[in-house]
Amino acid sequence: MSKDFEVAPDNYANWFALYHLCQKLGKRKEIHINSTEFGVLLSVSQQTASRRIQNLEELNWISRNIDGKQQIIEITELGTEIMLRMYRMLKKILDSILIAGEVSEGMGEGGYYVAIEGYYNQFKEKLGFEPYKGTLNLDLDEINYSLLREKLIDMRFVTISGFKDENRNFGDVKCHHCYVFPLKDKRNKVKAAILNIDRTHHGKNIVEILAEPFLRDYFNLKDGDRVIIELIYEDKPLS
Amino acid sequence: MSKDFEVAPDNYANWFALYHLCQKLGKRKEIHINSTEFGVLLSVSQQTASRRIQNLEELNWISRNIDGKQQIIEITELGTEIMLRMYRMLKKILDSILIAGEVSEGMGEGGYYVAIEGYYNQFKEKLGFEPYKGTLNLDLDEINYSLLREKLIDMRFVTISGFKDENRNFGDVKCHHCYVFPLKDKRNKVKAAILNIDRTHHGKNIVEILAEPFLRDYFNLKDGDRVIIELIYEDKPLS
DNA sequence: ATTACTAAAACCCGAGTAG
DNA sequence: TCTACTCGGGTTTTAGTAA
Repeated sequence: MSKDFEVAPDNYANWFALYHLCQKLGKRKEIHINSTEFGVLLSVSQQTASRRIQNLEELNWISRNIDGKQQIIEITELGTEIMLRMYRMLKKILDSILIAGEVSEGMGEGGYYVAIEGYYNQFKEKLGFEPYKGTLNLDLDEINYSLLREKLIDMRFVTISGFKDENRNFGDVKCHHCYVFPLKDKRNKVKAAILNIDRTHHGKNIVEILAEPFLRDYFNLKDGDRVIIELIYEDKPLS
Repeated sequence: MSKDFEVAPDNYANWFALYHLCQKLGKRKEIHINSTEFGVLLSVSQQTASRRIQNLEELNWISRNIDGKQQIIEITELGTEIMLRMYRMLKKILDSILIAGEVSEGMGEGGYYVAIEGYYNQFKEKLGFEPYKGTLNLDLDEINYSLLREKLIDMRFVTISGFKDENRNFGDVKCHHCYVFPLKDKRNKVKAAILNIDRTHHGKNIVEILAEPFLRDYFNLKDGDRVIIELIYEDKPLS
């Protein structure tokens, strides 16, 4: 895993050319594309597209067989490695971005559900702490919300099972382990959980946080204060 | 989530400029960098770096405060979205690449362990099938091995617990659910499991596969035949 | 129909330097 | 010091075509 490789300015166009080829590839092993089509794909002329393919071949990022009218392109190991490296770098970048939200009024309807006995006992047991019977509402802007969802895709979650009482059904609740801390005081991290990210309230991107202390008092928060959510990547197995 | 956005040829340099800024950012909210340093980062002159920053500002990918000698740069929502989109695209590309390996001689030492009673009963129970008492060895080239590891990072796994008998200790074994099928016959997928990816044998990238049938016969495989591993992304919670 | 060469046009970079 | 303008030179693109 050498760290010396970087795409240099005179290779930007080639990198994007490779990227577009990979997109076209899908699950197949090789691509049939002529330089005119490739030009359309890249928004450049046929001539430039042709030259790009020559460049990629010289770089050993692709290999090809020109067979009369047909040009069959394969991505080489090196080419795949180039893509993989960029993926890893972007992943690292996105992982390092902190998710921030603003303290929002109200306790969130989640707060009401937490206190219900059928849920509460499970929260205690499965989260490993005895939660305050209410939630902290954090309002995330589009990009923080989008990033949070992206990060949660690959994350393990805890399921609080739904149940029935005489009147109604209570659905499953999904939680994700996290820490929260105020932007102003990064030292003071509190173990917490994000509740049911799926449901959006009031058309805003509200995320409800569950923790042992009453966070508004504990962190001395006012509406609009910024709070950071730090996800916990569990390493535990499936079963 | 508009899908209309694509980085165009006249924006490649700007995209990479943004990428390098994001790398520099880390967990901070803003970057203090002058155009000379930025030039070094991008391997271009101070003048070009300066122009790049102007471009990024016009694109609304960054915002900045020039405060006499100091230039403070923040990535905008749009800028973050640009990065996020590329991340998603690359993720999609890598997900769609099939992992292939060549059938390799021998049964792998894993085959010996599978048959041991302390393990075997767990395999049966936790994998949901009664495995053949031997493994299929697949030899992956560097890039397939690298990709496999990358994909497994975010994946759930099944732990087969270690145990002790009178003579020795048997360690934990990690398995990942997957399907396997021969490259020649994509229709014929068999439920299988990848054993303990961590250990490399003989300096090669050997991956051992566990399945109910004796795969060499079932697929009529010879050494060197190519077999595809398709990972199964479980949606199950942690507990 | 292809790919890809040549040559002119368009574009970009960086040295010099202003503010 | 810094950013960023101008402009000459170099590079890249594309139109026209050859193969």
